[in-house]
Amino acid sequence: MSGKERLLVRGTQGDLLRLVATGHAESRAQLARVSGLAASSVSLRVEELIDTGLLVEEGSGTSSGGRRPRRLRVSPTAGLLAVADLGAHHARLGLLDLSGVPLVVEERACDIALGPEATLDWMAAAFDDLLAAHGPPGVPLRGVGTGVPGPVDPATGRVVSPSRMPGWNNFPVAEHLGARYDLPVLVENDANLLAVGEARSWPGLDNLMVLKAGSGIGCGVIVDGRLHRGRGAAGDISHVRVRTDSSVMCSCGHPDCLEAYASGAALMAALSELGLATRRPADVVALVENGVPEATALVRNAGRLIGEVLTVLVNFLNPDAIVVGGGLSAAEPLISSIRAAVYERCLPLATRDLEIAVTRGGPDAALLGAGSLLLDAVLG
Amino acid sequence: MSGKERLLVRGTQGDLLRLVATGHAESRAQLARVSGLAASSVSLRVEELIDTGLLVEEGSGTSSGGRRPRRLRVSPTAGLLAVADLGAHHARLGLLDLSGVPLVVEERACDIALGPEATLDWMAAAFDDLLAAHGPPGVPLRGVGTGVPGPVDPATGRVVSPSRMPGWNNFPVAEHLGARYDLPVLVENDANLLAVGEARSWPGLDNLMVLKAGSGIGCGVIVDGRLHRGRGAAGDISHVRVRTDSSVMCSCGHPDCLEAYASGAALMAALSELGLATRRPADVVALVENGVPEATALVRNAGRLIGEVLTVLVNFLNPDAIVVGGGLSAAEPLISSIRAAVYERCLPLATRDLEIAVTRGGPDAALLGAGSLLLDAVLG
DNA sequence: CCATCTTCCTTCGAAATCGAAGACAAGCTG
DNA sequence: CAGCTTGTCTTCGATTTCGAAGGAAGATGG
Repeated sequence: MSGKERLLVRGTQGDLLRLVATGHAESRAQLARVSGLAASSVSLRVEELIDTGLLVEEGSGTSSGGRRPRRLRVSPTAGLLAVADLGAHHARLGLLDLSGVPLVVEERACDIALGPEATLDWMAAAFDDLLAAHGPPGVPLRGVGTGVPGPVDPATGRVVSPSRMPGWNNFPVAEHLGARYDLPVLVENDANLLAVGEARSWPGLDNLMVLKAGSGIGCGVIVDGRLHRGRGAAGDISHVRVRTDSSVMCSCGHPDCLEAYASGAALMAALSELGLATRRPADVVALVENGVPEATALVRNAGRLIGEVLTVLVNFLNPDAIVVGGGLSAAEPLISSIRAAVYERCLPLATRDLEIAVTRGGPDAALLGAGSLLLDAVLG
Repeated sequence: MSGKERLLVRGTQGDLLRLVATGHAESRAQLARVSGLAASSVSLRVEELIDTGLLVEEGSGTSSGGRRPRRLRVSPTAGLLAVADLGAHHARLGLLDLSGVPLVVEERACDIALGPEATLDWMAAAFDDLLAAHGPPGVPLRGVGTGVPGPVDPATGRVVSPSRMPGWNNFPVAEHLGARYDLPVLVENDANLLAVGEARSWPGLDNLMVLKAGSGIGCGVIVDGRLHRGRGAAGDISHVRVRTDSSVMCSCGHPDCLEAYASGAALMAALSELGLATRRPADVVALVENGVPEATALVRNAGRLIGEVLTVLVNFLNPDAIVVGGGLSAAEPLISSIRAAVYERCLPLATRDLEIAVTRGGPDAALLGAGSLLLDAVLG
């Protein structure tokens, strides 16, 4: 209940616990391989972690030709993480255990335009609800994290120059949450969280571009297995100038940004001009699935424009895969036209082993990503 | 003389030696800070390295408020590295000691179009010359490295699909050199070497884009302080489609690639159509400096096109700096129009702390980069 | 000139890590 | 089902690293 205790796991123990918690290893042998430590050292520390009650042995895994490994798991009673992914009109909220596995996930309507204080209060209340209803008694809260649909300065945890979060500019979200919870706190861009969450579903691929095509267009970048933040703004592709016949002004003050043509918001606006009412990106997908030709044409054009932008980035970054998520990703024509554009125009060398696919991580991927990043702050 | 001995420095000793060799540390205290090891452990290992003769103490550094550090240096007699940077018509070749400091550097004319065998034989002969003339007797060769103006598969050390290296496609350069030298061998793209070399001149900046504007247009990417290779093709920007009125076919089979408008080769072709003869990018720079308006206009246009491509990458990667090198970088209008395009069109968040500057590393930067990468292979 | 501070480096016992050897527990194969 | 292979995990002595304490050498400031 308390929520004031800090976990005390230092050094090697912390490293090992983190590896189990983040799903990078689930047996002693695997821990040894992944951590680079000697098997004997791993056994020693794991023993201690089990004695402390932070780790538990849970049955045995599948053999790969020899003795079966004894599967390790972070103890369900070791603690909880409260995570959220705030969108413009909806938020997903959940409780995770310290291995990043969700206990509950809920989607609730909200309005981010009410401003940071109101929204964060609302979020805290929602967390309280979840904890009261689903939090096992006696299991302490260990960390709080949230994704927001705008850029976040990683050093300060402030939202900076968000285009779709009125009233939030420069608001110190991390500080505000820290004051309320006195726990490790995570604030991160929503596409970045999605990227981290997705990365878990693509083992072996160390360089990923994860596109979030929803009302806006975001992108999270995984380089060498880790989230690339740059100075905080990395991953933006929505304000790239695209090649079109017409000319439209974007909210950022420049003409012909990708966002102005290919974002869910832009598609919905275009559809409404054609007399087709939609309220969220999923409605656009529904129109496409129902074979409404105007919707399909618009989505296909959006895919082509996105693909042309990705072309530049694929040549440059040479990633292993492009993963497309977000509300619009369910529209088949979007993916196929992105694929067509990228494969047509990129260097063969860059597309040789390039995979372009839709999300594998499921609807909670961003929450799992938040859990993964938050664990780094909580353990160690 | 021999050239057959392998260095034997394992584990921690190797790590420390590498840190000194690459210039990341030059005293015991600094080693401790940089390596994360305890000061006592560092002292112990350094003592051993000095006993082995690989490291030497050399005077004392400048005090920063307390006792002066005893400066450490890799022993000049510990070994030599032979490095080259092959261009289309010229090559720079040099000998470095194991701290990456050049003993000699020479520029010689060559012709890469003669094919891999002939060129690599020529290079080996040049190395022999340098060793005979400047190699201290008894100091063994420890590694050989070269940059090439085309993509290199990092796994195999083969040149793949080079556009300006006729006859080299799929040639196993690393293997060929390895057979001749029986030493650690490095083969890397020229722009990547330049990037690594430049990175040493920009301490504190961990994310760099280093543009090489010569006959071709290359780019090396430093992410998180390390060279980003992707699957081997990372850093290509020359085959990005640019926004122009006219339409020109590129050698890659697509229309309107950046290379077809903004590379040194393209500029020289355009100038020759105007009756202005140039043989190398430096000649273009000379025309600009002499105030030939056609040349200036062409260079300025090239800068604008390059800048527009960089716009996308800056928003996406959010680097600390863009460093411009290569033969054309001496042309002032190139830099200023790149700057103008990037600052005009990028997100304020991305350009806030972005530096756009010309090379600091000097003409040997690529050779120093080769040395730096080669050291990783030689030590440890 | 002398006390005091800072930084650099070493000394030495405590603690962590390693690695080789072997016990243990499967799957596979004839 | 015996023997082989593969992979997991533990035991134990040797090695490496740590960290606290202190000495060494210079900066600073009366």
